[in-house]
Parts: sequence; C-alpha cells; structure tokens
Amino acid sequence: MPTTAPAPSSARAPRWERRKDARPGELLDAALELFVDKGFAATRLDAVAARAGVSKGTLYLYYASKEDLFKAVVRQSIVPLIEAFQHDVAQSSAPSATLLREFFRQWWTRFGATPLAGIAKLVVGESGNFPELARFFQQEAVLPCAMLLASIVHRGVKQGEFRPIDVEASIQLWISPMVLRAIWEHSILPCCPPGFDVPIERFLEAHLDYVLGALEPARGQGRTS
Amino acid sequence: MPTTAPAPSSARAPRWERRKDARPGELLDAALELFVDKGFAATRLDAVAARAGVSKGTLYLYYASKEDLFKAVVRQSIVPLIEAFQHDVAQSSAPSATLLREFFRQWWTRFGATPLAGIAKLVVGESGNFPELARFFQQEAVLPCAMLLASIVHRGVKQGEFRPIDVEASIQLWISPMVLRAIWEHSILPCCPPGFDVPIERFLEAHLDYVLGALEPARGQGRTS
Amino acid sequence: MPTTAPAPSSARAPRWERRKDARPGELLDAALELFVDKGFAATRLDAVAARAGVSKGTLYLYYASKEDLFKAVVRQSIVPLIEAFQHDVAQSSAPSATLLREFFRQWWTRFGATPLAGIAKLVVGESGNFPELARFFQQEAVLPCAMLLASIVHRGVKQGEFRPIDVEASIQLWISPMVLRAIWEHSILPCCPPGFDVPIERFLEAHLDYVLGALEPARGQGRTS
Amino acid sequence: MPTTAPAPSSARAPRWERRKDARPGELLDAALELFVDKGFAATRLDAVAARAGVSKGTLYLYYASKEDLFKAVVRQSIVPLIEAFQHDVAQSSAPSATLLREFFRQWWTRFGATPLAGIAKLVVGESGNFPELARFFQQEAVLPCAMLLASIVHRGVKQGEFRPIDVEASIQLWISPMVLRAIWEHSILPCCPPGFDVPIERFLEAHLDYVLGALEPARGQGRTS
DNA sequence: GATGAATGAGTCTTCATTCAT
DNA sequence: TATGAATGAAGACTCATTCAT
Repeated sequence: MPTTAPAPSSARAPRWERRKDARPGELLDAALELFVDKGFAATRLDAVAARAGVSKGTLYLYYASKEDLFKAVVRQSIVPLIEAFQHDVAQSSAPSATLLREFFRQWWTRFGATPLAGIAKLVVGESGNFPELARFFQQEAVLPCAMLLASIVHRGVKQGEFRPIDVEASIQLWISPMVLRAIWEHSILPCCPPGFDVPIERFLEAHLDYVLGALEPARGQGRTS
Repeated sequence: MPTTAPAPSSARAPRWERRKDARPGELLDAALELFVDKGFAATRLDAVAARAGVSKGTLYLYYASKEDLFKAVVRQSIVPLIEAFQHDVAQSSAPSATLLREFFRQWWTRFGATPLAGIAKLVVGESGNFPELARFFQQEAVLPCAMLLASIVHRGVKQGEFRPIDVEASIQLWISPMVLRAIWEHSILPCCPPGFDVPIERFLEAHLDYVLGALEPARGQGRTS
Repeated sequence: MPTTAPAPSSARAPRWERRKDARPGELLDAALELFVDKGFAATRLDAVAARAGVSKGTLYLYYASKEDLFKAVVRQSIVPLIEAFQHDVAQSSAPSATLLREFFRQWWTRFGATPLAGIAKLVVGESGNFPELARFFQQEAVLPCAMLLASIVHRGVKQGEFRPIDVEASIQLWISPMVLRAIWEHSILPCCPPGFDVPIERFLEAHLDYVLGALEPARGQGRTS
Repeated sequence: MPTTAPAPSSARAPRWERRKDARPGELLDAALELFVDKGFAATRLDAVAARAGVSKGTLYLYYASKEDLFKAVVRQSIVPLIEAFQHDVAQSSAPSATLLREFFRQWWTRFGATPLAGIAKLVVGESGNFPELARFFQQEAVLPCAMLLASIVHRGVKQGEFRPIDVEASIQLWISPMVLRAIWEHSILPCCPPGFDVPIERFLEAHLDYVLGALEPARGQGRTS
C-alpha cells in the first residue's frame, strides 16, 4: 500500500485528556462567564461543560451540584483578588491624596476591569436566592474595600491633610460610582447604544476631582444645607 | 326578551369574586414582588398566581406567557413613575441649588423607596437574558432621569449659579450613589447585618453637600489632578 | 359543499380527560404490576405512566416522588386485604378443624392468588433498601395473619379438639408453604419449566392433611427426636 | 542475560498489592454481600470495588459488565455448595428417618446459615429482570435439593420405614419452611423487632417432628379432608 | 371568565463503561 | 496489571403551557 498514513497508534487524537489539576480552574472560568451572563437558573450545566470542553459528567467529578459550582465560582473569584488588593494598596507613606488616587485607580484596574465586576452584578442579582453568598460577598469583598478606603481617609484627616468629614457616609458615596459603573458595564451597557459615553479615564478624573475637592482642608467649613 | 333570567350584574352572587378590570394590576403587583425577589427564571407562575389569589390558568387570560408577564411588570412599573417625576420635578423657577436638592430628595422618595428600586436590580440582573428590557430601561428610566438632572445643572451653569463642569461625567457620578443604594437595599442589605449603617437622611445630606460643594462658583477654578 | 364530514368540534377525541378521583387507583395498579415484576430501581416512571395511560408529569400530581409511589403501592395493597381477611375469617363457631381448613383456603384465595403475593415478593426483595416498608409489612400483614392462625389453634387446644403443641413454631412452619408458594409463583415459576408440577388443590390438600394430622389429639403423645 | 534488573518477583515492592489469582474470589465476595443487600440495580460498582479494595476499573479486568459479575456471583455461590451437599448427604445406609433428620440439619448448616440464603432472596427478587438466572437457580439449586429429599423419602417408603405419601407435594411442603426462614433472615428480620422469636433449634425440632410424624407408618391410613 | 388537571419538553444528576496513564 | 479521570446515555423530576370542565 503506497499511502504514507501515519501509524494509527500515534496519529489518533485521544478521545480525552486527563487533567485533574487544571480542570477545576477551567470549569470555574467557564462557569463564571455563563453565570455572570445569564444568572444561576438560566445557566445550563451543558453549556458550562461545553465551554470548558468537557462532558457534563465531568463537572460532577469536581463539584457536587450546580449550586456547589455556583458558590465555588463566587467564592474563588473574590478571595484572591481581595487579598492581593489589601496587600498591595495603601502600604506606602505617600501623601494621603496620592494614596486615595491610587486606591481608586487600582480599584478599577483590579475589580472594575476584571471578572469581579461581573461577580458583583451576579451576587446582587442572586441575593434573593442565595443570601449566604450575599453575606459572604459583603464580608469578603465589600467590607475589606470599605475599610481600606476608610483607613486612608482617617489617616489623612489625622495628619491634617484632609478636613474632617462624615467618613462612613462618604465612603458609600465615593465607592458607589465605581461599583455601579462596574456593574453597568456587565449589564445594561452591553445591550444599549450608550446614551452618554464617558470614557473611564474621564470618569475617574472627574471622580477624583470631586473626592479630593471635598476633602480639601482650605475650603470653607461647612455649607448651609 | 321574555325570559325571566335575573339581571346578571347584581341579582345573584357572582361565581368569581373579581372583575376583569382590576385583575391585571393585581397580577402585576404579585409578579413584581416575586420577580424582584427571585429573578425571572426562579419565579414560578404557581407562586405568582397564588400570591395574586387566582389560579394558574387565569394568568394566561391576561398575559400570553411568562416572558410577557415579565416584560409587562417591568414596563408598567417604570412608565408611570417616570412620567410623574418628569412632570413634577424641575418645573419651578427656584434657584438651581434648590432644584437640585429637590431633584435628589424626590428621586429617593419616588424611586429609591418604591418598587422601582427593585426593578432596577431586576433589570440589571436579567439584562443578559432580556437585552431589550435593558434597552427599554435605559431609554425610559435612566435617560429621562439623567436628562432632567443635566438640564438643571446646565441651567445653573448658564445662570452663573454653578461653576462650569464636565456635566456628563458628573451626572453619572452623582446619580450612582442613589441608584446603588437603592439596588443595595433590595439585594445585599436584606441578607446582611449591615457593616456600616448610614441612615438615608444622613446619606442624602452628605451627598447634597458634596454635589453642591463641587458646583460652588466661588471655589478655586479647577485643580490639577 | 357536499362532504358530510362531521362537525370538527365534536368529532375530535379530547387530548386527555380529567379524572381526578380515578387516577390514584389507576396509577397504583399500573405501578404495582411493574414494581412487582422489576423491583423498585429497575421500574421506570415512564413505564408506569405509559401503562396507566397518562403522561409522566401526571404521576407527580398524585405522588411526590418515585419512592412515595412505591410506598403507596405497598401500603394500599396490604391494608384493605388484611382488614377484609381479619373480618371474614374465623368469625364462626364451627369446629376448629373446619376453621383451620377455612383459614388456609381463604388465605390462598385472598392472598396467594392476588396481587398481595407479588407484594410479598417485592417487600422481601426491597427490604434492604426500604426497611421501614419491611417493618410495615411485618406489622400489618404478617403479624395479623399469624395471630389469626394462632388464635384458631389456641382455641382448638383449649376445647380439646387439638392436642397441645408449640404454637409459635408451628405457625411459622404452617404458614411458610403458603407464603413461599405465593412468592414462587411470582418469581421463579414464570421463568421456568416447572420441575415438579403440583396443582394448588393437591398442594392445599396435602398441607391440610399434615397440619390436621399433627394436631390430632388421638395420636401418640410425642416422638423421640 | 546481562541486565542487572532485579528479579521481578521479590527484589522490590510490587506496584500492586495482590495477584491475579485471588482477585476473582475477593470481588465475588464483595459483590455478593452488596447484591444480596441492595439488589442488582441499587448496587453500585463503585461500592463493590471499594469493598473489595480495588479500583472500579479493575472490576472490568475480570468481569465484562455488571450483569456478568452478577451472574458470576449467583452461579459461583451455588455450584460448589450444592455439589458438596449432594456428595455428603444421603450417602449412608442409616435408617431413613435418621437420613431425613440429617438432611434438614445439614440443609440449614450449609444453606440457611450461609450466603446461599441471601442468594435465594436475591434470585427471587431479581427473577423478573434475570429469568435465565431463575432458571439456573431452579436447575442447579432447587431441583438437586428436591431430588435428594425425594430419594430419601422414596427409599424409606420402599423399605417400609415410611408410609406411602404424595411425595411431590410433600417435598414442597417440607422444604418451604426451611427456604422461607432462610430468606426471611436476610430480608424482613434484619429490619424488624421480631414478632415471634423461635430459635432455629426449636424451629428445626418442631419441623422434624411434623415431618416424621406424617411419615409414621403406624398412623391411621389417610384422613378424609 | 375561571379553574386546575394534564401535558411534555427541558434539566439536573447518576453511574456503568471506557481508556489514557 | 491497575488505576481513576472522563464519558454519555438514561432516568427522575420540574414547570410553563394547554385545555376539558
């Protein structure tokens, strides 16, 4: 026979590969995208498996149920990001204003522009069905960020760099635009011709302007409301 | 007609309690609560019917499908609220600062503290599955509010009451805390012992402080960022 | 138009009928046959539904799960049969030997030749997976029968019609051939060219012979074993 | 051969613990227990493998399928027991009554008190799904026993030790208590507080009493039924 | 109009079996 | 030979939708 067909033993692609270590991460990645896009109930495990390139049964080797997978997706997306953030940000002795700038810019880079933004939307949307995830999110993502921001502000006030303010209210006010913009980019925006289109750079710039303006010690103390 | 049949409207007890006219609203109310709480997929029509006090089949006399009902819930919750808001707010010739205060306070009263807040959460959560609803929401709820706020600011600037600013960015920044707080109260907050607890009054006060502070014409013109 | 086609409104057979009251019984009958034939795990609900002439979903209107259906099958097959047996048998003041004959003949007519025989086989086979059913069977079927038989024997002994014996052991010995034959006819026999073929009449005759022989008061007291 | 490879058999620890020869038996033992307890369908091969201390894949090195394993369990449990029984019992020239006693006592020792009792329950329970096993059981276990018993009785009758009787019916009647008791101890009894508790010794004693009583040649010839 | 029994397509989950290692 | 990760067909169960009453 004149054909030069390769030996059948090595030419055939294996029907599947054994990738015990890599699988959990791949599954979580696939699941994350779909859960963020469609929510818990509307995500079919078939789709997750297909996207991860495995069969449906394989999912169950790593996660005991759809709910389990869902919780793992949320938990494992949050923890490493938050830890890195806490570790890296605000460790310096730079002026508090600089730290604040850094905080918001980093926040966007690390959360707003990453899957965590999708997770925020997801947790908000599913909180009615998975309250324990909402609690987890609050404890492990929201509060750490808020505390970090609060500590920067407190330091600035103590050192006279900032004027004294209502820190708790301010933190909510200042984090909100970041969080909502992140959520928006994973929900409304992909569906719509954007009404206003403010690029993130300009958005951040304006935000920092206002925040630092409000903290400026020189400014007249209080205003009649 | 010679028959002696009694007048159908009043002569005997009706076989069913209620009239055709009141039904749609009652169904929408029941559906709204459940959709907001659980999302589209996890809401069962049985539950909606039960809450509305009708049978499952009756739903189909008024809405052709679950999706239809869902869209009706979203649309009919938004439209009247927005219309009333546009009509009532900013019709006065009061100082722009006063108008602005009024805008935010009314916003909270009319949206933040009403079912619409739940709708916002719902639309954000379901945008992946119902992009046309997201578009509708953007067009009918988000943009009108944004335009209203923009018009107030523009007027203030033109009349010299406010200093000139980046209006588009500012609007996003200033609406965000309101919207996110509204969403939060329908998602994370009901599940959690609140980490920080800032009452809505204090929250609004601080917010207005910052917004008006940023618009104050007296203040130093710009800041290097 | 010259066709005489019947009016379409009345000619079409309805897609299904509403038979709320009759359904549970029909479902149980269908399930009984299949469970007895194949056991719990190997019986598919599709098959039960098909045999009952309904769709799979209809099963769940009446029984919450496969297990529920299974338990209902067992429970509701046993109770009426046993009650009728207890009520009808051994109410007479006939000679105890006559009563005894009647007991065994009725037992076969009412149990051995009815679905209950299949249930016995089924419960025995599934006892490992459904111990509470085994307990139920013991309490509601086995013990009542045993007590009835015991009471007949006790009466006969007290009245001098029977010689005294070990009642408990005897009851087991005397019920066993009946029960095992009943089980056999629902298990091994349908599969096999029967090795020995003893018709039920001859079987009962021999059985009664031995039982009454053993109870005969005239016979020599005891035998060296 | 000049290689310095160590002798494979003893020089290093084998990568796997056991040898090919012992495996099949160990697998069968593990499978027997589980099949008897749970039946065919409800027994998972995982569980069998775990109990045998091997991996699931290993099962397939010895048995081509679950069904294969099942049949092997039944077949290989029966054959040796029956063969030994046939070989040992009824080889003597003792009085027929003694032989009969021996038969029943041995039957209990060799079957009633061994795994074969579980097999009987299993085959009865699975006969609907595995009729060929039922046939096998009938041929290889039931009939041999019955023939053995029959031959003893026939001999006794021929030698005038027993009175003439309906042998076929009697055999069924006399084997039944043994078989049913054996089945019972592997099904209902483990689940229940026993209603009556007759120890096996007393049970056998009573049984032999009746059987030998019925065979007593002295007794009045027949009885009207 | 109103009901709710009946339907059946759709999804999660299990598990016997295969096969790369 | 032994392993156990991967497969995929099969089955229980759900629930939006229909329709006889």
